[in-house]
Amino acid sequence: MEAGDCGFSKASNPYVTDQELEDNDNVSSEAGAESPPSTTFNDTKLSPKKGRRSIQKRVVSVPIKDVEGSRYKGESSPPSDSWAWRKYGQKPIKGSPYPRGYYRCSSSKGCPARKQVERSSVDPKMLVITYSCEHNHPWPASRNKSASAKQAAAAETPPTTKTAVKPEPSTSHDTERELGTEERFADLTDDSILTTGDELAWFREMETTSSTVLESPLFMERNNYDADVQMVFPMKEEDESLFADLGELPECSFVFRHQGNVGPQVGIC
DNA sequence: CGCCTTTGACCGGCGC
DNA sequence: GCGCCGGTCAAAGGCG
Repeated sequence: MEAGDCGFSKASNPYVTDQELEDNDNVSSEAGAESPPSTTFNDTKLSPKKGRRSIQKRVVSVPIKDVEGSRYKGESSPPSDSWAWRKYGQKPIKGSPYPRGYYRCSSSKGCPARKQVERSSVDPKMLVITYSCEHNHPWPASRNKSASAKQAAAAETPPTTKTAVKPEPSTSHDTERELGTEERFADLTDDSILTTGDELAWFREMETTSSTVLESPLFMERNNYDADVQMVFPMKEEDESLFADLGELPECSFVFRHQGNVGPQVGIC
């Protein structure tokens, strides 16, 4: 499996947006739809400068209350997800009163997945998590062990009921739709890959713990931001049942409601 | 003992 | 060319 396979296809879970840091970064999202072939994560040492050409990043905004109680009290604490993350750096970011933490996936050796966690300077109640690359390793059977498990447990939060789902522009993601959901899952039939329960805890958490709408600089900057926001729907019960039918998805799966009259769409990166 | 966080140093890209 | 800045490295120490 190449890391590039799991690049951030146009994910759109409640708090997620994608940013493709490409040279044509400022073009419409449609243009980015065919970027995966050029998404090359250079082994474990992902040079941010070099990778910049084709790296896709997933930006997730999480209400900070979701992570209260974690041992990372007060700071830009990573919300619980189902991987083990090891912090390898922290830097103050110019223009932001809050430091940015740098984490890399420690669930398996050589996993290029990284994430950056910082508190939003716009809304200090939000954590902005930027995932770089993706988990390209099989799902460890017991990766919840160790400190991250404790972290995950500590970050458990009572669910609420609303979920905001931002659909992608209807023409954006042909590459994902080319592969049907089943085809995508077909690649994941291995028990080590298919997830069970807790694997998606973070994802479900994000779906259920808040009604906060996706907040991302990407969206903030976009001229059609208002239009995007209008497409953010609170999750209704019927929708939740539809999503429930999707079962456990790998973390890198994404769910979005197709624009218009179609039900939720699922993709797996 | 293994894995984690912390933190200062270092590196490379970018703008002036 | 230089300085700034973001991202990473690596040593040190802590914790279970």
